[in-house]
Amino acid sequence: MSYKIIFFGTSEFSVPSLKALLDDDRFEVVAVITKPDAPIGRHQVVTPPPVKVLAQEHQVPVLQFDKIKTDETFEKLSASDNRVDAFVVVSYGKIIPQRILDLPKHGVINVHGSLLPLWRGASCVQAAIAAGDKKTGVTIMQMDAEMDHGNILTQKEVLISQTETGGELHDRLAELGAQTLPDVLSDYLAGKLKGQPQNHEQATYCKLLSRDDGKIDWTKSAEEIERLVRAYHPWPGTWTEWDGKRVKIIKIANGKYKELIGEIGILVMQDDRLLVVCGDGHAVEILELQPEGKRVMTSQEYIAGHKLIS
RNA sequence: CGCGGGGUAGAGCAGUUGGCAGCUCGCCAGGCCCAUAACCUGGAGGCCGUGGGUUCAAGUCCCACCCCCGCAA
Repeated sequence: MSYKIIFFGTSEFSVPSLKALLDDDRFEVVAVITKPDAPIGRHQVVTPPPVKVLAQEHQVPVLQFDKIKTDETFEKLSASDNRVDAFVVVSYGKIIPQRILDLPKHGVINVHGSLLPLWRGASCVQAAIAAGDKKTGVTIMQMDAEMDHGNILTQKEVLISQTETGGELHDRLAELGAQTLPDVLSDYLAGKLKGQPQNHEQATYCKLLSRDDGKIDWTKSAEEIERLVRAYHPWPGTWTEWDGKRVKIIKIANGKYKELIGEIGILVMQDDRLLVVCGDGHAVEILELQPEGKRVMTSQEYIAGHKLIS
């Protein structure tokens, strides 16, 4: 007898968790709820969320709701053939109302990419790196109506390396969550595991990121800027403007910040290297960048083509 | 057809009003040096994205198409 589960998820972060449940005999995923297909990319091609693709490969029914707060959505989810043991929510992308959270017999379980109560919100992975945290992790919790606020079932920690990007950490945490989820969910549904309340006073929050958030504020310290570039790679990316053109900053040398006199935020070519003076009087060295309309290139490549001009 | 930038040597770029295709780096050879990624000399390497058109002459002007990228989502 396997537990019946409905899975809510949308982004890449949720894919490993869904896969883990699909591949585990203890669970039967009876439906997958995901956001509607959306126009994406340069040519606005309507594309299904990655979770939908995986679900369809496993012949699992997929439901996509424009709005989850409507009566219609509620009725579909409360239909008799959708009576399940639990909902599992991983990076779904929408706030789920209380009356839907109340539907499953044993509530709603969530996988979150931080050590709650730290970094509640949508950009927990980037936030941990940008803040210079030494460690982070995943939390598996009982969802309630407030964002990332519910009782904790278990947490797994990982160390953040000095060179780790947001993308790399994202993938590691997605896998860690997926590895942890099945056993925790099974124990919870069997009544062997109780949730523990979070220490709400220690909560920190992070917002949903957009590309504008990746604009570099060169008045910050060199160290903060290096962390931000690393945290925001590849999403939402970091950028600045030189000579009226947008330039993405892909990679900055870690841990080598020399004092340098010069105008803050202006590109300096020195000894075949690209330096930018930051707000604390130290310079970051840019290793990889991408001018508007061009491919990603190394600083050496950039210098080769711009030496004479400047 | 959502808006915009771009395709020229292995890489990054320049190429004026159409008139022999260049620069920086890299590569190869030689030289200098105790030595070198430094310096000097020489060299190789190009269907100028593809196809048409205008012209005595097209990287350059016109048309179509392909590909890459920034914004946007």
